[in-house]
Amino acid sequence: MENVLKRTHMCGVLTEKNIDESVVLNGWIQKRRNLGGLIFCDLRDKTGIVQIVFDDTIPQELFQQADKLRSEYVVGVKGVVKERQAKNKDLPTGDIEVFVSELTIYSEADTPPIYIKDDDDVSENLRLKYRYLDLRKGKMQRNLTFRHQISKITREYFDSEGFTEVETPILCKPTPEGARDYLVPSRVNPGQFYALPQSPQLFKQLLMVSGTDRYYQIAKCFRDEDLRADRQPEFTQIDLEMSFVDVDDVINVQERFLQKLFRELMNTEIQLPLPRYPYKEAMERFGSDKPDTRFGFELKSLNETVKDSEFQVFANALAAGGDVRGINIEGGAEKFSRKDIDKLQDAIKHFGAKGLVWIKIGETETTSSISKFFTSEQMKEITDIFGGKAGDLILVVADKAKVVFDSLGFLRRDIAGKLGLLDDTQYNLLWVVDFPLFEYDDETGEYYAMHHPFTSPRLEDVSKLDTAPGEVRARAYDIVLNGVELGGGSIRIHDSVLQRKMFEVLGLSEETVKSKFGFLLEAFRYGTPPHGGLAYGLDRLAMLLSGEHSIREVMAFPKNQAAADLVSDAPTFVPQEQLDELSIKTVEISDKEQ
RNA sequence: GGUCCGGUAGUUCAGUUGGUUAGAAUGCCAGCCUGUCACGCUGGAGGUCGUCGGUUCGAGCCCGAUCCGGAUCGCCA
Repeated sequence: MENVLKRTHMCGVLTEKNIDESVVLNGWIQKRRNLGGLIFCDLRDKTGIVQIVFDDTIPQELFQQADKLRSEYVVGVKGVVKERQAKNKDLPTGDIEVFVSELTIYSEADTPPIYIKDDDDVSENLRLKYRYLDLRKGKMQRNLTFRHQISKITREYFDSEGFTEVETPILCKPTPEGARDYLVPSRVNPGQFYALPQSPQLFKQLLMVSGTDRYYQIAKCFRDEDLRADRQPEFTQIDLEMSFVDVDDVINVQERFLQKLFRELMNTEIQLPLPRYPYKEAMERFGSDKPDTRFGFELKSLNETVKDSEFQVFANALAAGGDVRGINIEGGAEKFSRKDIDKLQDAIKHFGAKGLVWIKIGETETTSSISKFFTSEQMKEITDIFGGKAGDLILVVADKAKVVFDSLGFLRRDIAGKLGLLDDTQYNLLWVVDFPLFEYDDETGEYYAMHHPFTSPRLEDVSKLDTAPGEVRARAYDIVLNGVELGGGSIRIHDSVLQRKMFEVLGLSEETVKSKFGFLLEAFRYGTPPHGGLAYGLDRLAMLLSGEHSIREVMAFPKNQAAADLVSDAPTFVPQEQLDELSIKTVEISDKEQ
């Protein structure tokens, strides 16, 4: 077979400085333009594209060979860099071209089913099926490189801060609570199963007991739940844990990490310390525990103002212990018709809202869906709460607190998007702290750990564990970028008395605790340092910083919405012998279920 | 699991009240072309209209079922 031509340069790096140099390039034919007596080809590798030329000064044989070139043929060329007669300002290498004197075709290519072009509009399923072609696109190669840079900076930073990277097991103990586990049958233990880790949580705490002091890992995690644009069944966390720390220590280390990331990748200087919003404030001002602070529309409470109102919707909400809150869309009165507002109202029905009150402030008169229930003085009082002025649109929701916050939090962001207020070049990083330790379930009347059962309460709230669990604040924190949760973590409980108390409040029996977390609790009996940590979603981080809108764009081989890998066609049925070996009985899947 | 949207050429799509041989763009193939870079010009090939059934003289279009895909909610401690 042919020899591989020894490459001297990558395609995308050639400039006028290389003029008259003899170069050898390897790559793919992006495009051939045959003008008859003159053939141009765009030669592509991961660094970019350069134009190569075949003209009548070369042997006829070589020219005929060039005429056979098609898209995606893989070739090596030897030639001389020359200044172009006609330059291409749109191409980084557009000042030069390579006159070819030697051509080797390494392999021919069928016509590709998708175009290798950044802005093609082919369906995503085809892109995923032919991912190896899709990844040839410059944008995808840049995304892979960008993600690599994040990993590299992560390793540099945590190494410099005294963290040790430790690999934790992929075959783990199943954990019935939380997300669904991916199960792996054990051949040598018939009928028994491992689970793939949802996160290295328990192992990293064991590492703290082990005296590792500071641990980090770029860890694959697995959750068998339905997929979204920002959710995949397997994803990557930057996971870390530190000993002998409190909330401030963890946050300080992370803020300097984020500063380094943004400095080196985004060329952006982040001001430290980052703002911190207590959970309660985040909810009351933004209706969200991951607020986007790039724009206003902050929530205001009308509870006091309308407490004597006879308007049934407000009165009922307040009587039931709920809330009446709203947002002011400045200048929004003209931009939203009745129809638009109806659509907004439909949208928040998902969150349980039954209606949406609107107030449009005009130059002379104020119109509203509730004007007949309020005098103009009362309306003025309401609009003043929002600092409302002529041309503003005020939207109000009255319901249970959760419904009100969810609805208004959604409307804030949805409307900001519609009005084009989401600036992709602005990076608002912030911490949300003091999360409630427990979440109350209306239906079961039980408390659940909001984070996980090892999250430490704030010490001054410990006395409320018995009396008012709903008011206990956790030593937990989330890092939020432009309304997206990048990561979260907490200080863990290292005191066994407090830990027992936690399980008690959660209503977990000693037996349950022992079977689920026995090994961790036993480990804690042998000397446990105070510790805490955090985990970032690496995929989300890469997505946000590269300006993508789906994490699939920053993963080499993502799954589609049905959790299938379209390249290799996984998952798939397996032969009965393989199942037998694993002691798994065949289940007939009838074509009519029920 | 619920709701909504979609499935027509390799690809992205159009297709009128149901009516002759289902179109466009792009890609592909061939010919011509010495400065193109979304090259140009001429010609050509390319279709189980997701599948099955029904209504009809006649179905890409209407009806039913089904499969597949996408968005979203539930779910994601």
